[in-house]
Amino acid sequence: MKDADRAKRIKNGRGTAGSRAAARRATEEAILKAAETVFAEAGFGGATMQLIADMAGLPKANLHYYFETKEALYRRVVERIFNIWLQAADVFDEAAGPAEGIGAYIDAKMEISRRHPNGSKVWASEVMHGAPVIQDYLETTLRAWTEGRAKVIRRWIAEGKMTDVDPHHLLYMLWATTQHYADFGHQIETLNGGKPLTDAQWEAAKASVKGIVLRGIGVA
Amino acid sequence: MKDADRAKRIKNGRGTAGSRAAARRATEEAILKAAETVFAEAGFGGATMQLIADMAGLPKANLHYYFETKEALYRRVVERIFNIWLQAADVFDEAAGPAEGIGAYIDAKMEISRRHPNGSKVWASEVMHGAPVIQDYLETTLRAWTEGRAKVIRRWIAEGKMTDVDPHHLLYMLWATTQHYADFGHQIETLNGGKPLTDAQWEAAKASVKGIVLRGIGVA
DNA sequence: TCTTTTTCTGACCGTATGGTCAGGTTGGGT
DNA sequence: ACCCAACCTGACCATACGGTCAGAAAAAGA
Repeated sequence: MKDADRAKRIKNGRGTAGSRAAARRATEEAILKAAETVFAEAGFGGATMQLIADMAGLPKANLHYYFETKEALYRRVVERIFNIWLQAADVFDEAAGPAEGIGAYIDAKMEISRRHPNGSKVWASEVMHGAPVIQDYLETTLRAWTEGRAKVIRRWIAEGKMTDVDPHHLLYMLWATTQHYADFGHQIETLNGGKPLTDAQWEAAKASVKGIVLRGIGVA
Repeated sequence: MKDADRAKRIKNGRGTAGSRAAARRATEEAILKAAETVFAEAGFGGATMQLIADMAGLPKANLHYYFETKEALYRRVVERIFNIWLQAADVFDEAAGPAEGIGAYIDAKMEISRRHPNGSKVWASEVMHGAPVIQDYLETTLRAWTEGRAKVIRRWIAEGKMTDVDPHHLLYMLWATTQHYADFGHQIETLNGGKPLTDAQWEAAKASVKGIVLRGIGVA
């Protein structure tokens, strides 16, 4: 609702940007944000356009003005988190060695789990159901990305900079451990006495994951 | 369909067990198995009783004779995988130290990911959506189990048998990495050239996970 | 000011869903 | 042979869903 109001303010020329294009962007953003939440909480099948509309503060019919179908809206939500992850991987390439590269990658992915838990959940849900909507991404972008990173890891191993481990299984472990804090956040919260992790606890989580993984590959 | 046929054969007295109770068990089992598959593939919201009925080879109305509601059926499916996991944790307690205990626990959980991927997915889905159905399990059984295991880990640390790491974060890592092979099995399969992991690849996965984790806690 | 384009919305529609039920069938107990 | 409880099922129902549409409202352009 707050988001839709802000969009309306922008639209009415009383906001920071008065242009029509800016208003459209703002409304789309409000819808996407609401959709991310609803899809994460209810799954694709359990989510309803009505719920998304309510959360975005718009009539349902208006949703279909911005996004043709439920599936199209869903696809946009999934693409979003995927691109965020891809961007986070830049730290991997710029690193001189595994301690720095993998350490920074863990930090980056943990931070995403903290700030975009719903996006992570939507992605997990999509993959768990056989990736009916983004299978092409898996086969093209993700595969290429994975092979590229595996190559880097193999080079580090060849240079004696880390223990000889299977690069793919190492990557799976990085994805699994970092995304777990988003996807299973509710379980972690319950085991934490029903309270979300504090800042200090998030830092401890990061340190724990990095500690075990980096020692596990012989760079700490 | 095969399962329902077998149930019918049992019911007709031409199977291994002719008793009415056995027939009931067999039909329930067929329904639970079908439900696990459908819930895993479509999520709770996307799953339909009709689909489950078709897969179990029964008319839809018959499902409601065995399970009152969709939610009751779902709950049984979730309870199932949870109990399997609890049982797998026995190896943890019987161990003399972390190398043996945690190593065996990883093996056991990897084996479950391989044999019950659908159950794992249903559980993941349930937790991701805020555990609307099994929240009580999280707060009672799972919490007690976790605290018990954390205590064991702390003792091992105190005895100098492993590196000082936060027991909770270690457990989360174990859950995350092992369940990832079930929950994200489709992604792993895609990155494996579209083919499921072979026996040898599963062994390599187990060895990789164990290697990194055990080195990471200083017991290898 | 008048026209045109974009944005917005209440009311509506066909479909599919979870669940019900009356009545039929079967098989063990006596 | 008979009965009764357990088992099974086609047909049905109320509801809620994704999506459509005619037309109102608002903004941009002239």
